[in-house]
Amino acid sequence: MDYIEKLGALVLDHRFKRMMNRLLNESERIYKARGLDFKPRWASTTLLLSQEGPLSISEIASRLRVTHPAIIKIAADMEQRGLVSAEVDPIDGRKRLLRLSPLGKSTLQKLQPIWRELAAVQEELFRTAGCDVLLLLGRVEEALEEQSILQRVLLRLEGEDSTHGTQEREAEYGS
Amino acid sequence: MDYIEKLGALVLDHRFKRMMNRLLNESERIYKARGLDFKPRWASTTLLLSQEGPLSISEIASRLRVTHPAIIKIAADMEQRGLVSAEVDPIDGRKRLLRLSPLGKSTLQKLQPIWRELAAVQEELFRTAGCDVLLLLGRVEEALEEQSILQRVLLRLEGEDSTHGTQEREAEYGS
DNA sequence: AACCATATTGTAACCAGTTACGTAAATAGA
DNA sequence: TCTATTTACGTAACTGGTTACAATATGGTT
Repeated sequence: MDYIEKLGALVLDHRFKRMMNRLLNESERIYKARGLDFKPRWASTTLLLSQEGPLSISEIASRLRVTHPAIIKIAADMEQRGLVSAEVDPIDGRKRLLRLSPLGKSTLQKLQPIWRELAAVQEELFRTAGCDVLLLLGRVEEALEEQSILQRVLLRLEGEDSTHGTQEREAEYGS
Repeated sequence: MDYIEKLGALVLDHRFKRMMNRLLNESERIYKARGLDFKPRWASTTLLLSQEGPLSISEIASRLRVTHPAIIKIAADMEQRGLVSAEVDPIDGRKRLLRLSPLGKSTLQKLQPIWRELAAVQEELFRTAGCDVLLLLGRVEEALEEQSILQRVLLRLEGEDSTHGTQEREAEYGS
């Protein structure tokens, strides 16, 4: 039935997306079950602000490796719910410094025990399934900085073309 | 504290998303480098159609575990480029049967060797980084069918509340 | 001081998915 | 047969991101 599983590595992106959606979805339900009006997508910004004081939009964006419009949207949503407040940086008038509001801080207090268990559950899930997934992802990202998938695949394809590329030669460079 | 550890697993969704984007992005560049006008997101539909003959929109959607509007969009894009053709099912007038066109089939021929190497590269990447990622994801999904993250986390939180939930008790059920 | 390059924020347009809803065809039941 | 329910498709509105571009503030050079 689940054709994606049969397709294997070709649709790894699909598998990652599915897992990501599951994690986001379940987190949202956990917050709801605990009576919190909080979105999983605010979690990293919230943690970052709680740990590193007031930060500007673009600082948050670069720390979380997303683009700044994404943070502008998250900040707007959190401001609208009163979780963060913003003020223009008195030193650099271009920056808007974001910080957790009192409501944001008290929400964080309620989130802490949830996050602790959530992290523990996820780690345990992946560890009992085979390995430390954070370590795995980190290593793969590291390997890809050395050489991209693009390079790896093209290299292999070129080797293939020159060694025994008879029947596919003309088709592969079509267009 | 275990702040770092929390941030680690808490942003797993984020890590998966990043990896997914990387895979999609690199695939697209590989197709381009090989002179193909093909999107990574069409891959699973193309494979499915090539292996299981003409299929309706909703059959494809359920096999690939996405919603049918997503397939409608993919089908429209592929039709527009002449990769698939569609006709109303003569038996059931509600269905539109999709099939690979001759152009779609010849494109598939050009894709096959690329996909072979792409899958090999990805498998190797993850294997040398630690483990068989498909197996890992499969096992985690399996485990989650037994018991969701939601259930696991709530269970742990309840245990916590009743055993030593002193300082957090009133905060956690706020709202 | 004036000016140019750069950095920061914001906005618009787009993309790839979702949910929600409407409509037409098929099917089941009276 | 006629009606009610279900199924398949399509569309609209929304979400959560992206890239591209505009506007403004800063800072370095001359």
